[in-house]
Amino acid sequence: MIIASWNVNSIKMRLPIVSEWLKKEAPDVVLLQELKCETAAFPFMEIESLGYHVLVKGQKAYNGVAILSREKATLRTDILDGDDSDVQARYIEAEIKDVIISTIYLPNGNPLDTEKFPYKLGFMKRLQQRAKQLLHEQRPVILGGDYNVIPADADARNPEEWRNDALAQPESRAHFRSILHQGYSEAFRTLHPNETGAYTFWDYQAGSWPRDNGIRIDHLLTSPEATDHLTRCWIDKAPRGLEKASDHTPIMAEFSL
DNA sequence: ATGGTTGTTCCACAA
Repeated sequence: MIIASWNVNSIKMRLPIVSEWLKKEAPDVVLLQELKCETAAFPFMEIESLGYHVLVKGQKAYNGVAILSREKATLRTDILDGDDSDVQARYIEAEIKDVIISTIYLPNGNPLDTEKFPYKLGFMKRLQQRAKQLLHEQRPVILGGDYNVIPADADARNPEEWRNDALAQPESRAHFRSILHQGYSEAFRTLHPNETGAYTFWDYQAGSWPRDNGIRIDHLLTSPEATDHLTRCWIDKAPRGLEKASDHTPIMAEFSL
């Protein structure tokens, strides 16, 4: 099973790139974030015609997540427990062939001195609790998405540029590690412990892509039962170099499942 | 230090 996660920054603007990429790479499962469209506006026909089943949680203008899968997925929930006041479309959890798979669009959290940063940390606390519950099922679990967390300075080309940013705050990193410490592994670092220069996001501004000024913020977290079957993990940089690219590029992993 | 970009929406906000 090959699974990919990609923040597409508007599925409407990215449909040509996403469609061509699905035809070429043909992953079994694709986790999408930042659809920026309501559920009814998702391009179901185009994606389904490429051989994918679709689960969507959309929202007007912002956020929005989806799970595409060659095998039909069973929806478990499209809400992250723990805050009834949270109406943002950032989470879908499903089952595909006895594997539990979630797509996550974790809040950015900037600016730091607004309510956005505590919202980010609260969301991470809720995700930690959900992740713990899923461990109890003792099944393969893959929690993938745009975590909006630079786990360590080695995951940024210019760490100093991110020192006052929500993506690199010690609290953000501590919450991320708390999820891992319950028993999850981060797929890319598990297989590439010392690799530097591996990024999944390059800002549109200031020539970040041509200068390779990137950060690694899209992650695939795996339960022990999934980690046992992890065979490959890689970043497909090609889509970031295309015309009308998203500012993120896909992170991918293969499992002997 | 500043300015630099993209997408959705409504004349700003989010990233």
